Amino acid sequence: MRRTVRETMRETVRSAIIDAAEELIAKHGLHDAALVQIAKRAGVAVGTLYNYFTDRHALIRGLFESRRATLRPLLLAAINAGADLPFEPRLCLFMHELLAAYESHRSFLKVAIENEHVRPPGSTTAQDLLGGVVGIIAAGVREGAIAAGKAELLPLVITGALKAIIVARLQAGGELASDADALVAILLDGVRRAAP
Amino acid sequence: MRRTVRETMRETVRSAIIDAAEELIAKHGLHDAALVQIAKRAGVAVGTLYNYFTDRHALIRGLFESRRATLRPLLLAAINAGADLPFEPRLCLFMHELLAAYESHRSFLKVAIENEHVRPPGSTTAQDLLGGVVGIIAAGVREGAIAAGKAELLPLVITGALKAIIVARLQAGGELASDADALVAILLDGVRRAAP
Amino acid sequence: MRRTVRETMRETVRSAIIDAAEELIAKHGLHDAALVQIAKRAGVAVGTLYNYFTDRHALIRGLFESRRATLRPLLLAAINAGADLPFEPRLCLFMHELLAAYESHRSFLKVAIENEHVRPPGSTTAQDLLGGVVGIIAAGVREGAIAAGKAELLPLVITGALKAIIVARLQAGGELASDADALVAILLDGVRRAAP
Amino acid sequence: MRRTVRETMRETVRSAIIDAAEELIAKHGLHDAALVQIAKRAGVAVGTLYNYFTDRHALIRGLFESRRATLRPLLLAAINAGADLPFEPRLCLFMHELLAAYESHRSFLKVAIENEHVRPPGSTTAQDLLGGVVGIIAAGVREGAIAAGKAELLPLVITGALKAIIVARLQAGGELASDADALVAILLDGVRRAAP
DNA sequence: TATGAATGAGCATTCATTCAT
DNA sequence: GATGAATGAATGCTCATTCAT
Repeated sequence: MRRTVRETMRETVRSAIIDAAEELIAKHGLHDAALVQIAKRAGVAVGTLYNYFTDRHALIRGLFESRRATLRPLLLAAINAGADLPFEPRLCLFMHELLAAYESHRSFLKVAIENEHVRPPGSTTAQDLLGGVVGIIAAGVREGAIAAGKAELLPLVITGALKAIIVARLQAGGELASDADALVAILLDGVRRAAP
Repeated sequence: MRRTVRETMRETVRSAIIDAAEELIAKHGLHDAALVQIAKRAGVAVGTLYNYFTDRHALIRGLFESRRATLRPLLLAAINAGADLPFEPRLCLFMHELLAAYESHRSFLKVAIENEHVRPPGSTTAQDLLGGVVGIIAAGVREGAIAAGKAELLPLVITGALKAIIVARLQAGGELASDADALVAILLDGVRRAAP
Repeated sequence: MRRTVRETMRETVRSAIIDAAEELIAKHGLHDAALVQIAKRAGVAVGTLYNYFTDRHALIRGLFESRRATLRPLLLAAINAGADLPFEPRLCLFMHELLAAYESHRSFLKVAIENEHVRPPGSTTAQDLLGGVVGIIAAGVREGAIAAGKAELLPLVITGALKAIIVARLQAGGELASDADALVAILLDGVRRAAP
Repeated sequence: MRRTVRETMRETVRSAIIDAAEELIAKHGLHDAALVQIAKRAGVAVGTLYNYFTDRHALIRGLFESRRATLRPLLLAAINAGADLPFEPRLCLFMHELLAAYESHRSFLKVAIENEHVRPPGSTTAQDLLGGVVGIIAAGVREGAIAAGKAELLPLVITGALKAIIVARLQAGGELASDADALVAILLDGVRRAAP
């Protein structure tokens, strides 16, 4: 069990480093978060960073992978939550669960959204989200709940709108999920006032 | 008039610098576009940059302000284009005109979107867009075209969706405006299949 | 006797460390042989090195002293081997014995020659060699076998030539002693073709 | 001519940097000569080094190439000096001229000899020397001045002895050329006392 | 004693900024 | 005004050394 103790400590330090990186990147930006600062905030020396990550790039990757490892299961849970529901309530449930899950990762959301374009494609949280949305919409299509020709653009619209809402909430404060229902309403029925 | 000639030349150089900056930032990212490279691409020496901008930050600001000065009138034109039309055709026209205007600024769009968070709020192209959309929606509300309670979130949804669509087109190629109609359709009527 | 067992083990580990150091310094150079690597190759942890040597410098010193302790007796043996022979056969025998002894320390020879200048004077293998050569030549002088005025420079010439030959053999392969006879022939009789 | 002035200054600075590097490497060793120190000694800032050399390695290379460019012509001159003389006086003249030329590069000799093994083969001062000696000996062989079978080892013996003599003089002081005649005497006639 | 993670001084390198020409 | 070499603070990274376990 000695082995386990050491590993636990290693995991603790690794975690502290990643948290510090997230915090400083959120505050100063990806490039302006210096390793010395990250180390200091994590309560370790610079050299220690290199006992956990081979270089700066690996540390950043570590941060993103760590958060992704946390968020993906939550995303999957949100997707599956209403798997047996019809499209409308399922989409609604999905958004609530998703944003609730995101709620406790505000700092990372900032980092992830601000640096989307820097990250290599294929393994990002944003793409996980897109994939999830695509799946739910596909189900909606199979179910016949979605109007013809609108399914294609929908994923982009949903994720784009979500990102905009998240960014707005991140800046202005307030729960991420506040606007979930309104968003779903717009998406499903549009904004056109029903003819009287 | 000698003065004017000189000023014209100044403006030409200034423009070359800004173009070079845009190009290199689009290619390498905001931070990795070094001033020496920008100068070289602009056909001047590094020192010359400092005759046009007080420092790096001012040059970046110059780039954004210059493009904003170009894009704002186009945005306003897009807004006013259908000022006397009812909401639906107006929104549709607006998007087409907007995306047509953006079409010739792909490089800057990339720069602007990737660095949204770096810019101080209050004077960005993104906020100009948001403001324009808000205006059009307000008109729609006054007109009674928009369902109650949906107007508030709509601007965020529209701009978010637009950004997502633009990014996708920037990467994948194709005209920015391709999806304008589909987007409007979703926004106005939603994706729900009409009951038979 | 427990004490002796423990000391034996200590000596074994010390030896392993020194061997590892020699190996890695020979391969990567004095500076680029990192202590972590040496420890790993020796099969111990870094910290353990410091139980055997006070610091890096002491470890290096240990390596050189250890090899010197091995080589000096062999050198002395080579010197004494022909102590009762006349100068010429003695010199010849000396070189053969010397190079035969060196043969099994190629790795160390590389290290020693490449780092001659780093070592403090007075206790190096190179100086042991020089001393031995000086002694043999002194005997040759006493014996009247050496032409007047040539004895002074001779040690430098012999050791210099030996080093050059050793380096060449180290690189190209082949037995170190291959050229011993030819060297002696040159040294004793010169290269001038005898007048017909 | 403005161009020439600037180039002259560039050359001056480049030279100062190389001199400083030589000096500090001679004093502290190749690895322990830090770029900051070299810059300080050269009277420039660290960054300036990078206006002249792409990196540390290039600076070192620059040092060796610069000195080689100076020494090679001198070596060739020494080789050709007695090109029409018979072997013996030619060898003697060669050594005197060579060591006279080396005399004003003591610092570099130290650097070159101490770091012979670090340098890539094919373009070193040491190899220039070896090549020159090989040429002279080949001439001696053609001339019939050298005893059969001794020509092969001779270059190694000569350069080895020269290096040893140079190192000794570098440490002890005194003219490098002091021992030239004695060395030639040994090489040509050997040290054996002529039979009475 | 052995271990190996933690430490931090030291180094090479970059780049925005300055200024003599 | 234009030039581009000089500047030096700041950064990422290495590695000998220490020390809690």
